[in-house]
Amino acid sequence: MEQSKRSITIRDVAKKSGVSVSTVSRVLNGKVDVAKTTKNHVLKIIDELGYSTNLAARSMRSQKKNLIGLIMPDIAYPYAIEIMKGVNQAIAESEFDLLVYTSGDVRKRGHVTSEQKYITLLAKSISDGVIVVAPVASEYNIDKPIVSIDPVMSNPTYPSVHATNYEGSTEAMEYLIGLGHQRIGFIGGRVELESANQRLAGYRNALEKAGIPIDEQLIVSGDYTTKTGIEGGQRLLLLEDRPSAIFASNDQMAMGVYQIAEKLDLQIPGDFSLVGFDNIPESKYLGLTTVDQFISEMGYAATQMLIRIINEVPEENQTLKIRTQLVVRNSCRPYGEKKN
Amino acid sequence: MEQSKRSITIRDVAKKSGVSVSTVSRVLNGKVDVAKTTKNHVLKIIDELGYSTNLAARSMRSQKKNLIGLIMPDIAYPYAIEIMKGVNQAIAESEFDLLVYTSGDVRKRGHVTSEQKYITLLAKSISDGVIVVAPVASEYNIDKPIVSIDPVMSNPTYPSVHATNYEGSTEAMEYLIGLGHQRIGFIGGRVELESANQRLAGYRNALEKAGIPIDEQLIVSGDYTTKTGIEGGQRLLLLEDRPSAIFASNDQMAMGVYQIAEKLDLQIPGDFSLVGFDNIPESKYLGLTTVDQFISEMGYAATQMLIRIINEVPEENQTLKIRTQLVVRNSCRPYGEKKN
DNA sequence: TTGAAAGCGCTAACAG
DNA sequence: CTGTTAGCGCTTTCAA
Repeated sequence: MEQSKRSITIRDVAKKSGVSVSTVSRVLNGKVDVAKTTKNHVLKIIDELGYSTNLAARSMRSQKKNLIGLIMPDIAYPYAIEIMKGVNQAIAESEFDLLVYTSGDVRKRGHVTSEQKYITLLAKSISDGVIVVAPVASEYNIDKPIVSIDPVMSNPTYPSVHATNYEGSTEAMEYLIGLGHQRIGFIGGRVELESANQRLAGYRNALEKAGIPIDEQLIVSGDYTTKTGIEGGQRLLLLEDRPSAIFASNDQMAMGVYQIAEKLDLQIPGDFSLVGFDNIPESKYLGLTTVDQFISEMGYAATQMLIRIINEVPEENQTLKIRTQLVVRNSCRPYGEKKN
Repeated sequence: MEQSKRSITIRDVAKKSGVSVSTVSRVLNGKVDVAKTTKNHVLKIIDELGYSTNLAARSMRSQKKNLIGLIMPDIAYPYAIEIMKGVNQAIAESEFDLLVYTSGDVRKRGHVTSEQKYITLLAKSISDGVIVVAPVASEYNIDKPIVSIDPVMSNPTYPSVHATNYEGSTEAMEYLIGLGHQRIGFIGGRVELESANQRLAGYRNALEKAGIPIDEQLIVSGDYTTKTGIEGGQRLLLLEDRPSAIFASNDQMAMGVYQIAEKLDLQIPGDFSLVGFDNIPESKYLGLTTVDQFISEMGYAATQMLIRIINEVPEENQTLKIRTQLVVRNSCRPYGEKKN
């Protein structure tokens, strides 16, 4: 791609105002040791030329950028959006601006291994610190603070915000068991995810504690998408001995189960009960019983944590846990009622 | 903020592998003219050192960055999210990555005038082109392609994607008028927004065309938030001579009207009809009749447009119009039915 | 108060 | 195939 007109640089400004580049730089950075006359003149030229700093160049030289990077594999799914809402709020309250980086699709990054590196890089080059969502790498040799949300490792070496996946899952199961359910289906996430394993662990332990034998047939796995929720739900609901309840380990999948139940003409509750996890707005409208994951809280907390670290330079290698909470909502329409 | 350990640079890699920096650079950029042995060796060192490119530096030298910038005033409201979904999808299908820039809150940028400049700047420095959502400035002296979505100006000098606000608004009004309504309330957006004015124009013209006198009392203004929807709705619904229908010029505000209607114990439809604009997912669950604005389509289209411009370097100063469409949905629950 | 000059980390000719 | 040499646009000493 050819660029006909070159950007106007600090040099152009210097030339036109008849001063040196260093002087212009000083004006630009509000240094005190510039004569008022010179300053005003340069400012005028800057305005005339419509000059604006090249951040890339600047950030190569100076330290503080007032910029925080948020790195996400994908930006369009509900979980990501909730995180961003939280981060966004913390950013709005701060003196920092936000740069969200994404490759648009989880799958795209799989190809190039260096992608991971590349991504981190970018943020590190031009920001004061980064927030990484669900990172897979455990090591980031970065010279900037980094806070992660829901990392794959349960004990990363950098500060992180974790959801209480295990506790939440346990709570959800206790709720269902309390309702009298004995056969409870589980739809899990990908095994690479720490969160998925913890949720599954909560499922297993709750059953064990209740003295209910575990039927491996009732455990199916998905990948936190509605699609796999539909598949998993179908598989469970078409079993000879259908479970009387399903615990979908995230809301997206719960919505999938919801859809397939409609198609199979099954009532919720009635034919079976359904509980989701990771409350997202849509599920509210479907009246799903859900474990509230305070997703946006995590974004908010992580951002504040990062800002504190940036500003106060402490060795804050802490871990923050955001509690889950079982929220039982009334449905906005009777479960299973047909749309027409 | 002190940075104790310096980042490892291409120089460190070069030194440790006993080659020159240029060779390392070649390896990094996948040039062909590097001996396989050297290449592997360098790669190994890179890995050992955990080196990663400093993008700021790189982008200063080379042209193509495979990075597109998206500039948004705020990132957390539904409209923004829909746009991002569209952009995200186009990005996922492309060879580009995405960098979303935001200051987190519309209000924050108001303060500094240079903010606008600063923002644009950033994207321009490190990306191949930018997409700007609802820009207020008409001029961006930028040397990179820029595509805007829903700009304030109706005829900006750069490529842009517009919604057919006027047409959509007209359609919505014709729908309501077709239902027999004579007194139709309107809740508008901020007058600075071109979109708001066009929607209002659609409202006025449709009434005029139908020979219905315009009652200025029925026109209230908001700012596209649920809050002002509530206020506007309240104002309209508490009028002596209540309108029989309300056209809220975006869905957020329609949801506000919906809420206040519930509080006032009014049925929709029954006591009055309600039409929204800019379909967002939530409204679907509330069963709102809505003018579908294909918000995410706009993001998608803008991104594709930008990519085409970047790759093919045409003087594509076109304007693209995304059509609105009136979507009448069945309610997911009978209007006005009480939640309990 | 200002300018000259030295780099930041990187890529891109140009020689070898 | 590889090293040397220039810079990219900016900030920052160090002198003047």
